[in-house]
Amino acid sequence: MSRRGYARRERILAVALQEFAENGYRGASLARIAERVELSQAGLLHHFKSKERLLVAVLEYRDEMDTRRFDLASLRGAEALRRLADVVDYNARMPGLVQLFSVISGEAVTGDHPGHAWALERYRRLRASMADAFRSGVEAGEFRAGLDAEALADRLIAMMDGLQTQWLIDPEQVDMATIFRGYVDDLIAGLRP
Amino acid sequence: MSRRGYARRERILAVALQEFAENGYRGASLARIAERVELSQAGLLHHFKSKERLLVAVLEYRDEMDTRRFDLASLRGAEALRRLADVVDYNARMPGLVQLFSVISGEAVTGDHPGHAWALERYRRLRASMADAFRSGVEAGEFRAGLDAEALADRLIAMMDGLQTQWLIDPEQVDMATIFRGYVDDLIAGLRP
DNA sequence: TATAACCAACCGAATGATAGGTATGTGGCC
DNA sequence: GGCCACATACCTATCATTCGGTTGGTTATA
Repeated sequence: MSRRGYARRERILAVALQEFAENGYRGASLARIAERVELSQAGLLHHFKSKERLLVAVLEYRDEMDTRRFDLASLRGAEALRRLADVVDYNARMPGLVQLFSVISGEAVTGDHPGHAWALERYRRLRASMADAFRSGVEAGEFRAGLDAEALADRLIAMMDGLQTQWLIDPEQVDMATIFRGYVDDLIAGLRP
Repeated sequence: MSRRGYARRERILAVALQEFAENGYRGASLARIAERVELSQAGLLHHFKSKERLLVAVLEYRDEMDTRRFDLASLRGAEALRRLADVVDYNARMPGLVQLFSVISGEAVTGDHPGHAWALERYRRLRASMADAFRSGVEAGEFRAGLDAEALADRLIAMMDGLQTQWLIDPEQVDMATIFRGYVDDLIAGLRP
Protein backbone atom coordinates (compact mmCIF):
# COMPACT_ATOMS: atom_id res chain seq x y z
CA MET A 1 0.00 0.00 0.00
CA SER A 2 1.36 3.38 -1.01
CA ARG A 3 1.66 6.33 1.32
CA ARG A 4 -1.16 8.01 -0.50
CA GLY A 5 -3.33 4.92 -0.26
CA TYR A 6 -2.61 4.62 3.43
CA ALA A 7 -3.63 8.20 4.11
CA ARG A 8 -6.82 7.66 2.15
CA ARG A 9 -7.70 4.59 4.18
CA GLU A 10 -7.29 6.55 7.40
CA ARG A 11 -9.54 9.26 6.04
CA ILE A 12 -12.16 6.68 5.08
CA LEU A 13 -12.03 5.03 8.50
CA ALA A 14 -12.48 8.35 10.29
CA VAL A 15 -15.43 9.36 8.14
CA ALA A 16 -17.00 5.89 8.24
CA LEU A 17 -16.71 5.92 12.02
CA GLN A 18 -18.75 9.10 12.14
CA GLU A 19 -21.34 7.79 9.72
CA PHE A 20 -21.77 4.45 11.45
CA ALA A 21 -22.03 6.25 14.77
CA GLU A 22 -24.58 8.63 13.37
CA ASN A 23 -26.76 6.14 11.50
CA GLY A 24 -25.79 2.67 12.60
CA TYR A 25 -24.59 -0.01 10.24
CA ARG A 26 -27.86 -0.40 8.42
CA GLY A 27 -28.57 3.30 8.24
CA ALA A 28 -25.14 4.36 6.99
CA SER A 29 -24.59 4.49 3.24
CA LEU A 30 -21.44 3.89 1.27
CA ALA A 31 -22.46 6.61 -1.15
CA ARG A 32 -22.52 9.20 1.62
CA ILE A 33 -19.24 8.07 3.09
CA ALA A 34 -17.62 8.17 -0.33
CA GLU A 35 -18.99 11.65 -0.95
CA ARG A 36 -17.55 12.95 2.31
CA VAL A 37 -14.14 11.45 1.53
CA GLU A 38 -14.41 12.99 -1.93
CA LEU A 39 -14.33 9.68 -3.69
CA SER A 40 -16.64 7.76 -5.93
CA GLN A 41 -18.49 4.86 -4.39
CA ALA A 42 -16.47 2.46 -6.50
CA GLY A 43 -13.32 4.18 -5.35
CA LEU A 44 -14.32 3.60 -1.76
CA LEU A 45 -14.97 -0.06 -2.45
CA HIS A 46 -11.50 -0.34 -3.88
CA HIS A 47 -10.14 0.18 -0.37
CA PHE A 48 -12.75 -1.86 1.50
CA LYS A 49 -14.37 -4.59 -0.48
CA SER A 50 -17.76 -4.42 1.15
CA LYS A 51 -19.77 -2.43 3.65
CA GLU A 52 -19.44 -5.26 6.11
CA ARG A 53 -15.66 -5.23 5.91
CA LEU A 54 -15.62 -1.51 6.32
CA LEU A 55 -17.57 -1.77 9.56
CA VAL A 56 -15.26 -4.44 10.91
CA ALA A 57 -12.26 -2.31 9.98
CA VAL A 58 -13.77 0.68 11.76
CA LEU A 59 -14.40 -1.34 14.91
CA GLU A 60 -10.87 -2.69 14.90
CA TYR A 61 -9.56 0.79 14.30
CA ARG A 62 -11.42 2.05 17.34
CA ASP A 63 -10.31 -0.86 19.49
CA GLU A 64 -6.74 -0.27 18.52
CA MET A 65 -6.91 3.37 19.56
CA ASP A 66 -8.46 2.38 22.87
CA THR A 67 -5.95 -0.30 23.63
CA ARG A 68 -3.10 2.06 22.93
CA ARG A 69 -4.48 4.70 25.21
CA PHE A 70 -5.50 2.60 28.18
CA ASP A 71 -3.70 -0.56 29.11
CA LEU A 72 -6.36 -2.00 31.39
CA ALA A 73 -5.29 -5.62 31.37
CA SER A 74 -1.98 -4.86 33.09
CA LEU A 75 -3.52 -3.14 36.10
CA ARG A 76 -4.73 -4.78 39.28
CA GLY A 77 -7.27 -4.21 42.03
CA ALA A 78 -8.65 -0.79 42.76
CA GLU A 79 -6.18 0.77 40.39
CA ALA A 80 -7.80 -1.02 37.44
CA LEU A 81 -11.23 0.20 38.49
CA ARG A 82 -10.04 3.77 38.78
CA ARG A 83 -8.44 3.51 35.38
CA LEU A 84 -11.76 2.37 33.96
CA ALA A 85 -13.29 5.50 35.42
CA ASP A 86 -10.59 7.43 33.56
CA VAL A 87 -11.72 5.78 30.36
CA VAL A 88 -15.25 6.97 31.02
CA ASP A 89 -13.93 10.47 31.69
CA TYR A 90 -12.14 10.37 28.38
CA ASN A 91 -15.22 9.05 26.58
CA ALA A 92 -17.31 11.86 27.97
CA ARG A 93 -15.25 14.16 25.79
CA MET A 94 -15.63 11.94 22.70
CA PRO A 95 -19.34 11.51 22.05
CA GLY A 96 -18.67 10.19 18.57
CA LEU A 97 -16.75 7.18 19.83
CA VAL A 98 -19.32 6.43 22.48
CA GLN A 99 -22.11 6.71 19.97
CA LEU A 100 -20.43 4.30 17.57
CA PHE A 101 -20.12 1.78 20.32
CA SER A 102 -23.64 2.30 21.58
CA VAL A 103 -25.38 2.16 18.22
CA ILE A 104 -23.45 -0.82 16.96
CA SER A 105 -23.76 -2.92 20.08
CA GLY A 106 -27.46 -2.16 20.10
CA GLU A 107 -27.80 -3.41 16.55
CA ALA A 108 -25.41 -6.29 17.07
CA VAL A 109 -27.59 -8.16 19.53
CA THR A 110 -28.91 -9.97 16.48
CA GLY A 111 -26.69 -12.91 15.65
CA ASP A 112 -26.37 -12.18 11.95
CA HIS A 113 -25.17 -8.62 12.39
CA PRO A 114 -21.64 -8.07 11.10
CA GLY A 115 -20.68 -6.49 14.40
CA HIS A 116 -21.93 -9.35 16.54
CA ALA A 117 -18.64 -11.21 16.74
CA TRP A 118 -16.88 -8.00 17.67
CA ALA A 119 -19.34 -7.18 20.43
CA LEU A 120 -19.15 -10.69 21.85
CA GLU A 121 -15.38 -10.68 21.82
CA ARG A 122 -15.22 -7.25 23.41
CA TYR A 123 -17.50 -8.27 26.27
CA ARG A 124 -15.64 -11.44 27.00
CA ARG A 125 -12.27 -9.76 26.93
CA LEU A 126 -13.37 -6.90 29.13
CA ARG A 127 -15.12 -9.23 31.56
CA ALA A 128 -12.08 -11.45 31.89
CA SER A 129 -9.84 -8.45 32.35
CA MET A 130 -11.97 -6.88 35.06
CA ALA A 131 -12.60 -10.17 36.83
CA ASP A 132 -8.83 -10.56 37.00
CA ALA A 133 -8.57 -7.13 38.50
CA PHE A 134 -10.99 -8.07 41.27
CA ARG A 135 -9.15 -11.31 41.97
CA SER A 136 -5.78 -9.65 42.08
CA GLY A 137 -7.26 -7.07 44.42
CA VAL A 138 -8.20 -9.87 46.76
CA GLU A 139 -4.71 -11.32 46.58
CA ALA A 140 -3.24 -7.95 47.39
CA GLY A 141 -5.43 -7.70 50.48
CA GLU A 142 -7.22 -4.71 48.99
CA PHE A 143 -10.57 -6.46 48.64
CA ARG A 144 -12.24 -8.91 50.94
CA ALA A 145 -11.97 -12.60 50.09
CA GLY A 146 -14.99 -14.49 48.78
CA LEU A 147 -16.22 -11.87 46.34
CA ASP A 148 -17.76 -13.01 43.04
CA ALA A 149 -15.28 -11.61 40.55
CA GLU A 150 -17.26 -12.47 37.41
CA ALA A 151 -20.51 -11.02 38.71
CA LEU A 152 -18.75 -7.83 39.81
CA ALA A 153 -17.12 -7.56 36.41
CA ASP A 154 -20.47 -7.95 34.68
CA ARG A 155 -21.96 -5.27 36.87
CA LEU A 156 -19.12 -2.92 36.16
CA ILE A 157 -19.39 -3.29 32.41
CA ALA A 158 -23.17 -3.04 32.51
CA MET A 159 -22.91 0.16 34.52
CA MET A 160 -20.45 1.68 32.10
CA ASP A 161 -22.40 0.78 28.98
CA GLY A 162 -25.78 1.61 30.46
CA LEU A 163 -24.62 5.05 31.52
CA GLN A 164 -23.27 5.67 28.05
CA THR A 165 -26.66 5.08 26.48
CA GLN A 166 -28.39 7.26 29.06
CA TRP A 167 -25.86 10.00 28.56
CA LEU A 168 -26.23 9.96 24.78
CA ILE A 169 -30.00 10.14 24.97
CA ASP A 170 -30.15 12.77 27.69
CA PRO A 171 -26.78 14.50 28.02
CA GLU A 172 -28.12 17.41 30.01
CA GLN A 173 -29.52 15.28 32.81
CA VAL A 174 -26.96 12.53 33.03
CA ASP A 175 -23.41 13.19 34.16
CA MET A 176 -21.98 9.89 33.03
CA ALA A 177 -18.41 10.35 34.23
CA THR A 178 -19.29 11.56 37.71
CA ILE A 179 -21.91 8.91 38.30
CA PHE A 180 -19.61 6.17 37.14
CA ARG A 181 -16.78 7.36 39.33
CA GLY A 182 -19.18 7.49 42.23
CA TYR A 183 -20.11 3.90 41.62
CA VAL A 184 -16.48 2.83 41.41
CA ASP A 185 -15.60 4.65 44.63
CA ASP A 186 -18.55 3.12 46.48
CA LEU A 187 -17.59 -0.27 45.11
CA ILE A 188 -14.00 -0.01 46.29
CA ALA A 189 -15.13 1.16 49.70
CA GLY A 190 -17.69 -1.61 49.97
CA LEU A 191 -15.19 -4.29 49.07
CA ARG A 192 -12.64 -3.45 51.72
CA PRO A 193 -11.85 -6.49 53.90
CA MET B 1 -62.84 0.75 14.23
CA SER B 2 -64.50 -2.57 13.56
CA ARG B 3 -63.82 -5.73 15.52
CA ARG B 4 -62.03 -7.12 12.53
CA GLY B 5 -59.94 -3.99 12.13
CA TYR B 6 -59.03 -4.02 15.78
CA ALA B 7 -57.82 -7.61 15.63
CA ARG B 8 -55.80 -6.78 12.55
CA ARG B 9 -54.10 -3.87 14.28
CA GLU B 10 -53.14 -6.10 17.17
CA ARG B 11 -51.67 -8.63 14.76
CA ILE B 12 -49.70 -5.92 12.99
CA LEU B 13 -48.34 -4.56 16.26
CA ALA B 14 -47.21 -8.00 17.38
CA VAL B 15 -45.47 -8.76 14.11
CA ALA B 16 -43.97 -5.30 13.82
CA LEU B 17 -42.60 -5.61 17.34
CA GLN B 18 -40.76 -8.74 16.31
CA GLU B 19 -39.47 -7.19 13.12
CA PHE B 20 -38.26 -3.99 14.76
CA ALA B 21 -36.65 -6.04 17.50
CA GLU B 22 -34.96 -8.27 14.95
CA ASN B 23 -33.79 -5.59 12.53
CA GLY B 24 -34.12 -2.22 14.21
CA TYR B 25 -36.19 0.61 12.80
CA ARG B 26 -34.01 1.20 9.79
CA GLY B 27 -33.50 -2.47 9.04
CA ALA B 28 -37.14 -3.47 9.27
CA SER B 29 -39.23 -3.35 6.11
CA LEU B 30 -42.91 -2.68 5.75
CA ALA B 31 -43.06 -5.20 2.94
CA ARG B 32 -41.90 -7.97 5.21
CA ILE B 33 -44.21 -6.99 8.02
CA ALA B 34 -47.14 -6.83 5.61
CA GLU B 35 -46.25 -10.23 4.23
CA ARG B 36 -46.17 -11.81 7.67
CA VAL B 37 -49.54 -10.29 8.56
CA GLU B 38 -50.84 -11.52 5.20
CA LEU B 39 -51.64 -8.09 3.97
CA SER B 40 -50.52 -5.96 1.07
CA GLN B 41 -48.17 -3.13 1.82
CA ALA B 42 -50.91 -0.66 1.04
CA GLY B 43 -53.23 -2.54 3.36
CA LEU B 44 -50.71 -2.24 6.14
CA LEU B 45 -50.37 1.47 5.58
CA HIS B 46 -54.10 1.83 5.84
CA HIS B 47 -53.81 0.98 9.53
CA PHE B 48 -50.61 2.91 10.26
CA LYS B 49 -49.94 5.83 7.98
CA SER B 50 -46.19 5.57 7.96
CA LYS B 51 -43.33 3.43 9.17
CA GLU B 52 -42.52 6.05 11.75
CA ARG B 53 -46.01 5.97 13.19
CA LEU B 54 -45.94 2.22 13.27
CA LEU B 55 -42.78 2.26 15.37
CA VAL B 56 -44.24 4.76 17.79
CA ALA B 57 -47.39 2.66 18.05
CA VAL B 58 -45.30 -0.42 18.78
CA LEU B 59 -43.36 1.36 21.50
CA GLU B 60 -46.52 2.65 23.10
CA TYR B 61 -48.03 -0.80 22.86
CA ARG B 62 -45.08 -2.26 24.70
CA ASP B 63 -45.09 0.46 27.35
CA GLU B 64 -48.76 -0.11 27.96
CA MET B 65 -48.22 -3.82 28.55
CA ASP B 66 -45.37 -3.05 30.93
CA THR B 67 -47.27 -0.47 32.89
CA ARG B 68 -50.19 -2.81 33.31
CA ARG B 69 -47.99 -5.59 34.59
CA PHE B 70 -45.77 -3.69 36.99
CA ASP B 71 -46.93 -0.63 38.80
CA LEU B 72 -43.53 0.66 39.82
CA ALA B 73 -44.47 4.24 40.54
CA SER B 74 -46.73 3.32 43.46
CA LEU B 75 -44.08 1.40 45.39
CA ARG B 76 -41.60 2.81 47.86
CA GLY B 77 -38.16 2.09 49.22
CA ALA B 78 -36.66 -1.37 49.04
CA GLU B 79 -39.93 -2.78 47.82
CA ALA B 80 -39.71 -0.75 44.61
CA LEU B 81 -36.16 -1.98 44.01
CA ARG B 82 -37.18 -5.58 44.48
CA ARG B 83 -40.08 -5.09 42.13
CA LEU B 84 -37.65 -3.79 39.53
CA ALA B 85 -35.71 -7.02 39.96
CA ASP B 86 -38.97 -8.84 39.28
CA VAL B 87 -39.29 -6.92 36.04
CA VAL B 88 -35.83 -8.10 35.04
CA ASP B 89 -36.80 -11.67 35.94
CA TYR B 90 -39.82 -11.35 33.73
CA ASN B 91 -37.79 -9.84 30.90
CA ALA B 92 -35.36 -12.72 31.05
CA ARG B 93 -38.19 -14.87 29.77
CA MET B 94 -39.12 -12.44 27.01
CA PRO B 95 -36.03 -11.90 24.86
CA GLY B 96 -38.12 -10.33 22.10
CA LEU B 97 -39.26 -7.47 24.27
CA VAL B 98 -35.79 -6.87 25.62
CA GLN B 99 -34.36 -6.91 22.14
CA LEU B 100 -36.86 -4.36 20.88
CA PHE B 101 -35.91 -2.05 23.68
CA SER B 102 -32.19 -2.61 23.26
CA VAL B 103 -32.08 -2.18 19.50
CA ILE B 104 -34.33 0.86 19.43
CA SER B 105 -32.66 2.72 22.27
CA GLY B 106 -29.32 2.02 20.63
CA GLU B 107 -30.51 3.55 17.39
CA ALA B 108 -32.41 6.32 19.13
CA VAL B 109 -29.35 8.06 20.57
CA THR B 110 -29.43 10.09 17.37
CA GLY B 111 -31.72 13.04 17.82
CA ASP B 112 -33.62 12.62 14.58
CA HIS B 113 -34.58 9.01 15.20
CA PRO B 114 -38.33 8.51 15.50
CA GLY B 115 -37.80 6.65 18.76
CA HIS B 116 -35.72 9.38 20.37
CA ALA B 117 -38.57 11.13 22.12
CA TRP B 118 -39.83 7.83 23.45
CA ALA B 119 -36.43 6.85 24.81
CA LEU B 120 -35.93 10.24 26.45
CA GLU B 121 -39.35 10.17 28.03
CA ARG B 122 -38.85 6.62 29.26
CA TYR B 123 -35.56 7.48 30.95
CA ARG B 124 -36.88 10.54 32.64
CA ARG B 125 -40.00 8.81 33.91
CA LEU B 126 -38.09 5.82 35.17
CA ARG B 127 -35.44 8.00 36.80
CA ALA B 128 -38.01 10.14 38.58
CA SER B 129 -39.89 7.07 39.72
CA MET B 130 -36.82 5.34 41.12
CA ALA B 131 -35.45 8.49 42.71
CA ASP B 132 -38.78 8.81 44.50
CA ALA B 133 -38.44 5.26 45.72
CA PHE B 134 -35.04 6.04 47.24
CA ARG B 135 -36.36 9.18 48.89
CA SER B 136 -39.40 7.47 50.32
CA GLY B 137 -37.10 4.74 51.60
CA VAL B 138 -35.20 7.39 53.54
CA GLU B 139 -38.41 8.78 54.97
CA ALA B 140 -39.46 5.32 56.06
CA GLY B 141 -36.15 4.89 57.86
CA GLU B 142 -35.22 2.05 55.54
CA PHE B 143 -32.31 3.87 53.93
CA ARG B 144 -29.77 6.16 55.45
CA ALA B 145 -30.31 9.89 55.08
CA GLY B 146 -28.11 11.93 52.78
CA LEU B 147 -28.10 9.53 49.84
CA ASP B 148 -28.10 10.96 46.32
CA ALA B 149 -31.43 9.68 45.02
CA GLU B 150 -30.95 10.82 41.43
CA ALA B 151 -27.49 9.32 41.09
CA LEU B 152 -28.66 6.04 42.59
CA ALA B 153 -31.60 5.98 40.20
CA ASP B 154 -29.29 6.58 37.24
CA ARG B 155 -27.05 3.76 38.38
CA LEU B 156 -29.97 1.41 38.78
CA ILE B 157 -31.32 2.08 35.30
CA ALA B 158 -27.88 1.87 33.76
CA MET B 159 -27.29 -1.47 35.43
CA MET B 160 -30.57 -2.84 34.19
CA ASP B 161 -30.12 -1.67 30.63
CA GLY B 162 -26.45 -2.57 30.45
CA LEU B 163 -27.12 -6.08 31.65
CA GLN B 164 -29.83 -6.47 29.05
CA THR B 165 -27.42 -5.71 26.23
CA GLN B 166 -24.79 -8.04 27.65
CA TRP B 167 -27.34 -10.78 28.07
CA LEU B 168 -28.62 -10.44 24.52
CA ILE B 169 -25.14 -10.58 23.07
CA ASP B 170 -23.87 -13.40 25.25
CA PRO B 171 -26.82 -15.22 26.86
CA GLU B 172 -24.81 -18.24 27.87
CA GLN B 173 -22.31 -16.29 29.93
CA VAL B 174 -24.49 -13.61 31.43
CA ASP B 175 -27.23 -14.41 33.91
CA MET B 176 -28.93 -11.06 33.77
CA ALA B 177 -31.66 -11.67 36.32
CA THR B 178 -29.41 -13.13 39.00
CA ILE B 179 -26.74 -10.49 38.61
CA PHE B 180 -29.27 -7.70 38.75
CA ARG B 181 -30.92 -9.11 41.85
CA GLY B 182 -27.51 -9.43 43.43
CA TYR B 183 -26.86 -5.77 42.75
CA VAL B 184 -30.22 -4.75 44.20
CA ASP B 185 -29.67 -6.83 47.35
CA ASP B 186 -26.20 -5.40 47.86
CA LEU B 187 -27.58 -1.94 47.28
CA ILE B 188 -30.34 -2.33 49.85
CA ALA B 189 -27.88 -3.76 52.37
CA GLY B 190 -25.39 -0.97 51.73
CA LEU B 191 -28.00 1.75 52.18
CA ARG B 192 -29.20 0.69 55.61
CA PRO B 193 -28.92 3.52 58.12
C1' DT C 1 -88.18 -3.04 5.07
C1' DA C 2 -85.81 -1.40 1.11
C1' DT C 3 -82.40 1.58 -0.30
C1' DA C 4 -79.15 5.15 -0.47
C1' DA C 5 -74.99 6.92 1.58
C1' DC C 6 -70.97 6.14 3.76
C1' DC C 7 -66.73 4.30 5.37
C1' DA C 8 -63.35 0.99 7.01
C1' DA C 9 -60.57 -2.34 5.00
C1' DC C 10 -58.36 -3.66 1.82
C1' DC C 11 -55.54 -4.53 -3.28
C1' DG C 12 -52.50 -3.79 -7.59
C1' DA C 13 -49.60 -1.03 -9.70
C1' DA C 14 -46.53 2.51 -10.11
C1' DT C 15 -43.34 6.15 -8.24
C1' DG C 16 -38.81 7.97 -7.42
C1' DA C 17 -35.07 7.30 -4.45
C1' DT C 18 -31.45 4.78 -2.87
C1' DA C 19 -29.13 0.66 -1.70
C1' DG C 20 -24.69 -2.27 -2.34
C1' DG C 21 -22.03 -4.12 -5.76
C1' DT C 22 -19.54 -5.03 -10.44
C1' DA C 23 -17.29 -4.67 -15.03
C1' DT C 24 -14.34 -2.08 -17.58
C1' DG C 25 -11.35 1.42 -18.51
C1' DT C 26 -7.54 4.94 -17.58
C1' DG C 27 -4.08 8.03 -15.72
C1' DG C 28 -0.10 8.43 -12.97
C1' DC C 29 3.69 6.88 -10.02
C1' DC C 30 7.50 3.32 -9.06
C1' DG D 1 5.84 -1.86 -18.04
C1' DG D 2 3.05 -2.90 -14.40
C1' DC D 3 0.29 -1.98 -10.68
C1' DC D 4 -2.16 1.06 -7.53
C1' DA D 5 -5.80 4.25 -7.21
C1' DC D 6 -9.26 5.64 -8.84
C1' DA D 7 -13.68 7.02 -12.34
C1' DT D 8 -17.73 6.04 -15.42
C1' DA D 9 -21.34 3.49 -16.28
C1' DC D 10 -24.48 0.27 -15.05
C1' DC D 11 -27.12 -3.56 -12.64
C1' DT D 12 -30.54 -5.46 -9.75
C1' DA D 13 -32.93 -5.21 -5.54
C1' DT D 14 -35.42 -2.96 -2.25
C1' DC D 15 -37.22 0.89 0.02
C1' DA D 16 -41.39 3.84 1.77
C1' DT D 17 -45.07 5.99 -0.06
C1' DT D 18 -49.03 7.32 -3.20
C1' DC D 19 -52.93 6.69 -6.26
C1' DG D 20 -56.97 4.96 -7.87
C1' DG D 21 -59.81 1.83 -7.23
C1' DT D 22 -63.00 -2.31 -5.16
C1' DT D 23 -65.26 -4.64 -1.61
C1' DG D 24 -68.40 -5.62 2.28
C1' DG D 25 -70.60 -4.17 6.18
C1' DT D 26 -72.98 -0.47 8.96
C1' DT D 27 -76.03 3.35 9.50
C1' DA D 28 -79.50 6.66 8.35
C1' DT D 29 -83.49 7.61 5.84
C1' DA D 30 -87.78 7.14 3.39
